[in-house]
Amino acid sequence: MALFVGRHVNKIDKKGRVSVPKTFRAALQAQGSAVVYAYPLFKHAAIEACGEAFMERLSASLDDLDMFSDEQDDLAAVVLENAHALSFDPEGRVILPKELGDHAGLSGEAVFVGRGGRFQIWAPAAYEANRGTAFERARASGATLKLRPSGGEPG
Amino acid sequence: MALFVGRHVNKIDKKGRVSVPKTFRAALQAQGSAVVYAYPLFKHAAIEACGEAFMERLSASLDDLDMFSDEQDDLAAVVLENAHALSFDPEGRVILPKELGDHAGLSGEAVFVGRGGRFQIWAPAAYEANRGTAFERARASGATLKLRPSGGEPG
DNA sequence: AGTAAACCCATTGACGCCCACAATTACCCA
DNA sequence: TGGGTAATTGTGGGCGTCAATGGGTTTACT
Repeated sequence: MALFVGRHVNKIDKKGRVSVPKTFRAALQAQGSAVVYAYPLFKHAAIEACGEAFMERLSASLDDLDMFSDEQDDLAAVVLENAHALSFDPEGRVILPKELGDHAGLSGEAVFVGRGGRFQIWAPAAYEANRGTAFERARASGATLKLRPSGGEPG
Repeated sequence: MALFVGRHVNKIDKKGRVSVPKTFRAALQAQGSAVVYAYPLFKHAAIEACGEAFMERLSASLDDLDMFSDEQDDLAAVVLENAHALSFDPEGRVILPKELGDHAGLSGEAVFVGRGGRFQIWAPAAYEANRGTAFERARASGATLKLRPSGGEPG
């Protein structure tokens, strides 16, 4: 899968439009996704976004939980109810729904942060504050990561 | 499968008609479903709706339960007996059967809530009362979701 | 004939499309 | 290596189109 990497700061105009970085648009296109799905991160004041394939996988994973169960209900509520399928204008911009912008505290500028198979959108101040703590936590805990054998399918 | 995501508030006119959001109609059409199936949710004062494919899957799942068991009997009763196949008018509206509207306490406005493979219809007040708690519960419990391996076929 | 639902048309307001311009980068050639 | 130029990306604003809505009229069914 084409990956989202790097950071990009773009402006939000008064119509609520923001340009998605060209590299991210290219990655989405490589995934065969014409739209971008965006939903709030309940752990942070930030938005997460992905292509169709990832969102369908997310939906299918929710279907694996029992229908009518409380667990399924809550997770589906948080992710799917608050998700928006954003479409691009001819210039590669999307309109960020007010609800998502409010959740992330966005106004004026947005930071696009690559996260591999998906990416996040932060307000600059919130991003700086969180980046510092994440860096510190990783160092303090001596975080390690076991790499899966090469050739494996991302999962 | 084309997904239902997001929330949309539409008006119910005095004839009982309500516009199904364009994105949902598009998703139904992408699923090859010309009609929308609607049935009451016994857990909440709300209506659930889906396309033909999901309804057939639901029916098949009920058949997987033991025949003549109380569980099968009850679930099938609630879902299948009370389900309605709604058709669209040329403007993309449906007429909600009175029985379903009463169950959901609908009048004036309806909230369409995307749930991936299906969607729900709520009265605004009932939805507000229920939704805030889901977001908070997810954050408080540190809810996580195990993603199914990529490439898997939903179902 | 009465009731209800399906179809047609008109209105309006949001958003999607188009243009024009600015800023940065990449490229070319002396 | 440096400057100039061209192409690509991001930004801003005006306008047209279409989705949502409301009402009127015809059609079907009891």
